[in-house]
Amino acid sequence: MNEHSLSPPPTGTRAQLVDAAERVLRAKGLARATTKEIAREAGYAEGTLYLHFADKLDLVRAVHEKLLPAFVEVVRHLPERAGTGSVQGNLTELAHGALRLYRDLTPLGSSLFADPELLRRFRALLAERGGGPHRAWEPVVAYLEAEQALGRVAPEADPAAATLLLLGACQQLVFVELMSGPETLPFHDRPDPAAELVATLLAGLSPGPNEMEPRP
Amino acid sequence: MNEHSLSPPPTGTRAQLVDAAERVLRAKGLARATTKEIAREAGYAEGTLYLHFADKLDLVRAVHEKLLPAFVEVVRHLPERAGTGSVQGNLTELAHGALRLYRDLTPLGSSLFADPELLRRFRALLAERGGGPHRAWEPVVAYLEAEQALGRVAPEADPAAATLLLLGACQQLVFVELMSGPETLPFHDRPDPAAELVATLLAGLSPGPNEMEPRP
Amino acid sequence: MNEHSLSPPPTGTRAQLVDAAERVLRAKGLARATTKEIAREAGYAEGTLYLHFADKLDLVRAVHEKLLPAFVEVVRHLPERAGTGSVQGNLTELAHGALRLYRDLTPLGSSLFADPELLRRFRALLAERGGGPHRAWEPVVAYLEAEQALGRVAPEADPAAATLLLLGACQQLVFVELMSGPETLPFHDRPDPAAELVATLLAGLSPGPNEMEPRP
Amino acid sequence: MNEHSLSPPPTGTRAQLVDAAERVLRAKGLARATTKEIAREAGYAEGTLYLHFADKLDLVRAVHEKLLPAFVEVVRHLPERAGTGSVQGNLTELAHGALRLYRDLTPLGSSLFADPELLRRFRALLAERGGGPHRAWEPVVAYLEAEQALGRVAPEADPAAATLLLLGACQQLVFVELMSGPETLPFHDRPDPAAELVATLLAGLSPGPNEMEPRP
DNA sequence: GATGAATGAGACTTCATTCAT
DNA sequence: GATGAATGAAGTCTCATTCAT
Repeated sequence: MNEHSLSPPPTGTRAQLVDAAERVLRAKGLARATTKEIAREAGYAEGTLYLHFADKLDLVRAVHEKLLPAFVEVVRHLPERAGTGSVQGNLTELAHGALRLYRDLTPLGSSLFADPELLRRFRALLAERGGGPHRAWEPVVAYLEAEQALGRVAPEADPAAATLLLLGACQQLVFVELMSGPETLPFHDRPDPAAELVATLLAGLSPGPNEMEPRP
Repeated sequence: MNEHSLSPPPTGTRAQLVDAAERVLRAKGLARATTKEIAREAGYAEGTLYLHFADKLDLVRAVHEKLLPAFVEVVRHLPERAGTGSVQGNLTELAHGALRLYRDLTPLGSSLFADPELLRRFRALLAERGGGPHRAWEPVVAYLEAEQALGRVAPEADPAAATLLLLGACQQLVFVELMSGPETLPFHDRPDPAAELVATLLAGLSPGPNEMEPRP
Repeated sequence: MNEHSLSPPPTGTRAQLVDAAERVLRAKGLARATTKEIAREAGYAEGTLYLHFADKLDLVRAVHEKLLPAFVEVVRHLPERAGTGSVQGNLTELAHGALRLYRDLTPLGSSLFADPELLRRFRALLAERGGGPHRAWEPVVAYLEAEQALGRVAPEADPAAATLLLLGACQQLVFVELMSGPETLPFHDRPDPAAELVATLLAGLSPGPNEMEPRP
Repeated sequence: MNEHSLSPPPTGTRAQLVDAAERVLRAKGLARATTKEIAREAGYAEGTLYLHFADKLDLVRAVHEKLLPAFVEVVRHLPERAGTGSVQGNLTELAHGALRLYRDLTPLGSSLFADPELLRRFRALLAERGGGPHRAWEPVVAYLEAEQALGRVAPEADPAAATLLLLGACQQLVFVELMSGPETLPFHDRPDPAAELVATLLAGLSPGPNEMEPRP
């Protein structure tokens, strides 16, 4: 499974079915997405589905498989940006991308928990690919380590912990937004939640020695 | 049937059904939890279920309703602890509680995304209760503000952002752990991820003023 | 079962249940009338129903039993009117009463055909009472025979056939009205269908002797 | 699947299901006809039923739809017979046909009153078809008008009323026969009730002209 | 007599899956 | 490869009926 042949031959049928399944899953939810509707959405007969997938869960798994790369895409070029722009700017941009990503993927991804068998298959897919959501962390960690080497991030900072803090905050913001409604968020009236998260992460909570002194 | 016991005790049929439903939901997942099995698990006939709940989704909603208080319980007494112990200790304890909470609730809570109708009803429940996951943020924010007043947290820090960073990191840690398997975590070999998150949050990423070189 | 004790003792419960059942049957139809709703309508618990009736069909049968007398009531005093007023007036009044009766009873009575077991029990009731819809014919026949004796009805006329013609026309008019809607009736724009039926029945279809040409 | 046979032959699955449903409805009644038994009677799986009908009521409606033409069939060629044979003979033959028709359709048709929703759908069907039981009247009325023109029916007679009298009598005869049992009928010992109805309708009840005084 | 929670058989309906064409 | 009618197991839900209080 190298990078040249990730997608099956140009026989579009399989891909059309996966795309249709994704649309239906987004619209109706896992519990209410039927093979009949997916097939109709794709413009094929219901039986055709079983020429390309072992069963319905296999098709759903294929949808998630298709979405996997999007996860890494957001952070892909981050390490290269070490030393360019400002750390704050780079992380804010990352946070923006993460928010977009989580808004897009949370409904589909969280649905996996509704069906243990589906979750099992998804885990098997991740294992075989050596993938997983944590793969998104690595480039961020690498970026922060590079910035540390450049002196733009404190040498004592823990890049892995910092990554989890930032991405986790983005994910939770979206999770709560989707679950309770956007109007319930403390941040819903702030122009740029991502920027505030980054600012706080950079500054830390501890009162700095300098700051104990009164400012002019 | 006297006037003193109009509302049945919490050990009544309804509560038993909700408890049984929770057990089955945890064991089989929303997609594979059947009314038949829930009734059997509770020791009642299937029809009894419909004496106490409008339909299956109503029962599932009741399970989530029962779990709602647990969310706030974790952070309930946090504000009172401002000024006691150390900020780091208090936040680390919070993080431990949050990790336990998310491990417990993520599978059930995330399942809501599988069924838009269920999610809709759950949102309605939250709206009428004035609740929502964000309610867990408020005591943490209050705690941090109290510590700010005591001078143990930097006055420029944004308590809301800090809360989201810490709780979000905990949630994501659990989410990824449950979705990809614990062995995939960068933190799985560290003795206390919670402590590391708190340490990083307190210190921040920015290099100290002494360490900063003037920019051109 | 003589005429003095047709209705049960003044214990109102049974009668209240029958009345409630009648209301629900009229409102919802036999297929959608539930014991739960009947009991609620009567202001009793569901179990109470089974203290007074063997089962649901027994209750429905009791409703029909209660309605039986109404059938004869319409024609009860007709024989006494022989020789009074005009035959046409008396029959028109009868037809008016029959139309009212059929409008009232057709929905309930016709429902019996939906359940052979219910119909069987209803027939048994009629047999034991020596009753039946045809009992309504007898007073009409008696009236016509009395008028024949008085010379106000042709001596060759068949009173039984005439009765069936008049009452049948009334029943069909209502049946079609209820089944297809009143606006579909050819008679829906006529002021008094009953009068027209009676006029035609009295006059007959045959051309008068003057108009008739001798047949070879 | 060529263009010549887009609509399946009348022996298709749908028609088989409708036929089976009719048989089961006749045998068990609307209240006791189950989808399981209908499917078994038709030789198909229960689920197949829902490929061809929206729900059970839709299937029942289709049964009634199939029976609609029978209603008009009985009277279809009557107008053409004006002037042929005798009026009495033609009407007697009509009455015979009507009796057969009502014996066949009353149990099914009356069942509609058991379920208001079913009745509603049936009315909608009639409305869209421009049909209804009253459509059976029109050819009879046309026939009588033709006979009037030929002088074989009195010019003052009301054809619509006469039609309703005759067909109504036939319907009531059958209705009472089915509801109370044939042995309860006053006519059950007469060789040809239809002939007696027609004779009475033709002659009328009024005493002959000799006995009648001239009207002013 | 009255209650009403509990029952459980069974109804209707859905839907993933198969297979002859 | 594509079809789509047919399948039938399984699901949710209803409701007449019972019985301990």
